[in-house]
Amino acid sequence: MTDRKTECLEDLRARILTMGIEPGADLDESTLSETYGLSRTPLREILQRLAGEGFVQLSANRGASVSSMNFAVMRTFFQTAPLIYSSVARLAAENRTTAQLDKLKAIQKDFAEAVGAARSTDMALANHRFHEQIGEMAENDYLTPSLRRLLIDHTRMSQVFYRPASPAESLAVRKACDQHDAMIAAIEAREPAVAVDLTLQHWDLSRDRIERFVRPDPLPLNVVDMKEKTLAL
Amino acid sequence: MTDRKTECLEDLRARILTMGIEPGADLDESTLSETYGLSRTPLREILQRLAGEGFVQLSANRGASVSSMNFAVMRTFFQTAPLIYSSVARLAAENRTTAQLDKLKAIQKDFAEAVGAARSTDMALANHRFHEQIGEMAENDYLTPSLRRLLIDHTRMSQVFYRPASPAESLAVRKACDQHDAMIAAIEAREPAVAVDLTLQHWDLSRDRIERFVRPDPLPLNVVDMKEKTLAL
DNA sequence: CTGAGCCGTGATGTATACATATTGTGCACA
DNA sequence: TGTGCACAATATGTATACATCACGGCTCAG
Repeated sequence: MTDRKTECLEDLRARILTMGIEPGADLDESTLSETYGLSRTPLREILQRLAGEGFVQLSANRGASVSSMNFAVMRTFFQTAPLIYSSVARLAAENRTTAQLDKLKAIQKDFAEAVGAARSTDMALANHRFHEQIGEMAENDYLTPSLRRLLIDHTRMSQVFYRPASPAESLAVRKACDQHDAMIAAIEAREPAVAVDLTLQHWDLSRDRIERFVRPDPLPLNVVDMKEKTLAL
Repeated sequence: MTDRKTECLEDLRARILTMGIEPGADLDESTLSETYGLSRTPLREILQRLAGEGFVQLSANRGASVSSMNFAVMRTFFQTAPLIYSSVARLAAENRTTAQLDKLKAIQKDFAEAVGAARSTDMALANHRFHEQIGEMAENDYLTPSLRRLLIDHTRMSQVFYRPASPAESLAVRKACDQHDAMIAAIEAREPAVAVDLTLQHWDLSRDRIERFVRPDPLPLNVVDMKEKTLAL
């Protein structure tokens, strides 16, 4: 596989994960092949691969489009994520090798740096790699594909629901970063139960962030500061 | 997508599932393209797709080979299958539509016929479709990929460990067929708990069959009928 | 004015020729 | 005789030209 091809593959993955290309967007083969300096043949293979990984959907004679995210999908996501995440965490704590752990630590270092610099796309991508790496450490080829699909949508949702301005948000992100450290420790100590527990806490934090966005705190009913207008809800 | 292309795709899937092409076997692009009357370009896309589905593995500049089944894989399989199978069964019982249920019944009819006629490959393929269909009914795009991968290896293992001669085996197969009927009933009645329970029983039956094959009943220690030779183990 | 059907345009799907990488064979040399 | 290098053979990877399909606009009849 040529350099340009892997570059294209990884760039498309990154652009989809960071919502640079929106869910449902059509991907034009000719345009993409020109953009990345590839001919259509290898580019089509990349799209096939991305389809296999769940990044895009292919329909016959109608090309590729970025996997969409409707409400049904989100509902399924929230239903499934805790099960897979915790199972994978358990296995990772049981099966991890030192080399894998080192890689995880390196990724977490990147993540922490991105958090420190408040670079949101870097944060998202590093966070993605972090959880993908835990998937690697589980050494379970049957769970990995489900995990990967969950992570794709999780990363995309986090991007959508990320509000850099909010102080509560940056607090949550720092907390998530700390949780990563605790997870690393549990995996390193080979304590599956702890790893599972931390993973579920991590999940709850993320879910709360998203939920808070979808259903924000209601506007104050006490409208003492608003003299003229009544606040109709 | 042309007829020949889907035909090729489905035929390759079937041949891999029924062990017509053995795990680890190399797949030659030129040979296959001649066999199916396709040029290499669409055939390569088929291989990419099969790779995405977990039927084959691709390595750069070294082509495709049928996914192998070593001991590590089998261990992982036994570890993971009950979790995914039961989760999927629960969701299927909750979410199934009538149309999906009808299709499941049709597949089960095929399966019962294959069992009656003792046609082992038809049995294996119909059984595969049966469980794939339950996956469809779960309506959960995150669990489906894991389920599909499990089913590929499950079907292949069952083929390996199937002994048509054995009376115990044909008994087990008929029992499995009955369990399918019970599972259909539970799903139709929308009883997730029952569906999960039946699924776990079904799993136990299948696992016992495989285990019995790997670790068969020991030869009789009482060698009264063997006058001359001692039975050295 | 409306709707149905035809055709043009632009996309995807396929075939083939060519480039490049891997592997095995054979020959030279230690 | 064994080792290692070079080259040939064969496979995979890429580019391009051609075939086919979907969709939108246009025409024309009602």
